[in-house]
Amino acid sequence: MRIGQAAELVGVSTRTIRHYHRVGVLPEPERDPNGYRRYSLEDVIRLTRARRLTDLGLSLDVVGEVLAASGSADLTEILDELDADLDRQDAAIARQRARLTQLRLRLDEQGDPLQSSAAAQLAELLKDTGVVGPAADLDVDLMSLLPEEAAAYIFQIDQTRGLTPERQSHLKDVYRRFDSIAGLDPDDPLVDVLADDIVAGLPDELKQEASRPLPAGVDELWQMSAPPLGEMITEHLAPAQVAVVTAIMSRLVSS
Amino acid sequence: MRIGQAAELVGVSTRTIRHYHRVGVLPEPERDPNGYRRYSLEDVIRLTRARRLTDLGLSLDVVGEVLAASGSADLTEILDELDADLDRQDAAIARQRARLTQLRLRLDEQGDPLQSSAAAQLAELLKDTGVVGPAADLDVDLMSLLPEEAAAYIFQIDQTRGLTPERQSHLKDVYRRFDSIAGLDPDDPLVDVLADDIVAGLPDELKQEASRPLPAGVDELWQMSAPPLGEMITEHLAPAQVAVVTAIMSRLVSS
DNA sequence: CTTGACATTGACGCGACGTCAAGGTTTCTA
DNA sequence: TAGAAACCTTGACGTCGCGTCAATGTCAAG
Repeated sequence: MRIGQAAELVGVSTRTIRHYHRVGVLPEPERDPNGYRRYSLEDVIRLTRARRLTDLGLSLDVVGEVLAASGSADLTEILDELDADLDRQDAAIARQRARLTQLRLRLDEQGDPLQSSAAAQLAELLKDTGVVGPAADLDVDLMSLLPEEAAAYIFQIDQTRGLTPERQSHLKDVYRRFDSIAGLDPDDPLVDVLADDIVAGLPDELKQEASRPLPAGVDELWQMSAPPLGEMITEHLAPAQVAVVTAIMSRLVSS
Repeated sequence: MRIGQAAELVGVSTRTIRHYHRVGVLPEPERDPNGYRRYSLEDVIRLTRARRLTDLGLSLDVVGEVLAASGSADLTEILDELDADLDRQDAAIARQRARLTQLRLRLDEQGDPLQSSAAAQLAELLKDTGVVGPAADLDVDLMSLLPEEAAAYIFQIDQTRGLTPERQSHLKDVYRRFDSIAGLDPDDPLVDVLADDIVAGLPDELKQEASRPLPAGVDELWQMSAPPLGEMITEHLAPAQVAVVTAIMSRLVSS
């Protein structure tokens, strides 16, 4: 029997059989005078057994060991491992399904399903509040960069303390003014005026929030992402706008 | 922002980001004068979106297309495909579980779980009938080589027509005689005698079965596996035994 | 000035084979 | 009996999503 016949009989490719020979899963059979491999009944039986094992999902290394030992003692362990593997795969598929359904939900509810939900919610909230413009867009972009957990935490604060309906007119005002000072000089007196107005307009709870420590998990994420994000933010802001932000930060810290 | 910071922020390795650049999933960002990649807010957002897609199990090719098109039109299709994929994986896992449980059963019931069940059943049936010896072993080996479906079909015939309890003494006799003529000359008169006795001992139903066409699926398998198997069988038999087999075949065909 | 933490490109590795490529052998057919 | 078709041989590269050196350059801090 030659390799092609053995392959067809067992239902594998000739390449597969030769591969098994090279990696040592199966011994090389004897050769005909012309160099062709000649497969005996025992060879084909070995091949069949090897296939049964690979079909179970065993790696070729393991198949080689099992065929060599041929002791069914450790086979029970292997079966247990395979079962555990299947459990893990099931769990992975379930998680995957959950993400898919969530993505479908986002696809229906928000325009861009690749945004994080916190970012999408913030975008909607800002639009509902009537706040539009580059600064608002930047806020959304930043929110979409934060890991889900941190974004959710921050959005929850935004929602309950910052972007409330009764502050609508004030918010629209300061966002608009922030956008409009882009062309000014960083030393312009309007910078300090705007910073004062923004800080004055913050609810007391939010000011306290700023001086309070962050929750443990969020804090680590913040420590990590704050410096590079800060750099990138200043790239997207005009010098006067950067001055406003730093002025606000210093006022909040010193208060 | 440099590559390490972007990587840490998004939660991937720098190697991953560079890989995305090389395969074109993400565009190469601008470089600092020293050659370092400089990542802007938009770059990091693109990276975040790419990760969300790869986390869904999309290949990098697909991720590249989706990010390039960014049209959510075809995203629905992709989600459907992913769902279908998950279904297929679920089905595969279920099949795998079935095979595993069956293997466990075999491990408990029969000694060698890597044999096909038809071969194991045949081995048991032969042993129960009291038939032992090289010829019986060869029969089991051959059965274990056939694909499951063909083996099951043939074993069912064996069981109902050939290896029945009332024929026990006859079976033990002919198997023993078959083994014993191994040393004889192929022209020995005992060859014809044994062939006659075997054919005479076959139940009528089995003789008719031999001249009847095989079921469609089994027939194809047989057409394919018969010639090489025949070769291998003759290798395992003495010339006199081969003569017996061919004599039997010719008698069955001519009858 | 050294040390250490970053960056760069390039190349190999993994797992189980698929897929040529370039040649020799056997088998079928005209 | 020739030639084509179908087999066989070894060898090497491709797949997929990166991990992991390797050799070298850049930059901030002690």
